[in-house]
Amino acid sequence: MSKLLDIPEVRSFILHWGEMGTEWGVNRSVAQMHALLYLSDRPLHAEEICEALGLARSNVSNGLKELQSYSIVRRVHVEGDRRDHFVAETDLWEMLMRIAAERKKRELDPTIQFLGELAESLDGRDDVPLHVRDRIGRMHSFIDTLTGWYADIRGLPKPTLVRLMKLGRGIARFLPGSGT
Amino acid sequence: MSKLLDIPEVRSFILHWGEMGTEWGVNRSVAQMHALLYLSDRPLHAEEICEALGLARSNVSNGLKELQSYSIVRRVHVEGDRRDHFVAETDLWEMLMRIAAERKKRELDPTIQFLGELAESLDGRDDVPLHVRDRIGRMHSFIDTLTGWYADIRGLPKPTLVRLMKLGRGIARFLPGSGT
DNA sequence: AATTAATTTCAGTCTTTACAGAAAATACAG
DNA sequence: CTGTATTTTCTGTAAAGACTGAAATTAATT
Repeated sequence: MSKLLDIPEVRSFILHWGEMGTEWGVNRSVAQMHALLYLSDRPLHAEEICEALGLARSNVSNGLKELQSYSIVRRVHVEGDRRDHFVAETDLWEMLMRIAAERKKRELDPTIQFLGELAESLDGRDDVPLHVRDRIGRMHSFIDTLTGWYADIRGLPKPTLVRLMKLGRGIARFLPGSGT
Repeated sequence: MSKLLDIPEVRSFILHWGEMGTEWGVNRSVAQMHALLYLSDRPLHAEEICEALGLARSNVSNGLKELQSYSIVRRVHVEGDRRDHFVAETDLWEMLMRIAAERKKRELDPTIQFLGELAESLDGRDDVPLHVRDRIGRMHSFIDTLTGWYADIRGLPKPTLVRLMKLGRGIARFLPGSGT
């Protein structure tokens, strides 16, 4: 019985987070569950989430599965309670990286694979206009480069990433031959 | 009457792009229209798009409006034809930047605004648990930092951006005090 | 200005997705 | 091993979103 939900700002945050979710292809309820767990300082069990958000038990079960599949929520055991409890990742940088990693895996990697095969099968095909082959090829290597960059950058220690972010375009100063 | 659609790989690309769209919160038809225009080397008018994709005229009209609102498709005039014609941006880097800019404007900026007000109204409120104030505050500054970084980086000339991407984590070598 | 072409708006239909509640399965305790 | 607590799966319903076709509007041509 978290009294979290008694705070209007908390309700408001959860509502807004839900809307955010829908705009990025995430189920509203799932996003709300995430918001609730993010603001909770203790593990919650499914029933609590149902109550708090007014959702059916089954819905919460599926939502939690989804959140866990992104590795931004994990199951924890609470002493003396049979029920599963759940906590959210509270390090936001970590959270973003995990979501990015999962979406890359689910959506981008298959697309790269697909475009790669397409580009290959079009290679040297003179019955297909050059500009078509070119554009599909460029789309392929573009996405490939982007995700490659992400996979690479992801390995850096967090403080380094933060420093890089703060630097912003200032980083360009270090590029050889760039006066900007 | 583009014979583009006679090429199975082109159809395939369009279909796949449509699915991609749905996974990122973009209407399937809209994404398909975009794919079609991306592969076309000449401006297409709405009717052609209807035929090619088997969509209603009204649907295409709205889809084109949407694509234009992202600035990744633009209207062009074709000599001796009353109808509007449309072309897609083919520079993929540019395309990505424009989509990012628009989504930032539509979804992120309002959220930052919202979180800022929330954080402010929570400031110094001892009836609200410290961890709640802290987490909402951190969410606010996190998104704010991210979008700030984007706005900053966006101003760099494209070749510089490309060079930075290619460098990947190698960029960290330039950070003072980082041995990685 | 009248006619025709082209585009957009709107109202209803269809499709997809989200959700609830019941039933089934699983895990645990005695 | 039996009964109970807990979670998951499944099926039907409700809500949301996408799409069509018709009507209305706007723009262009004569």
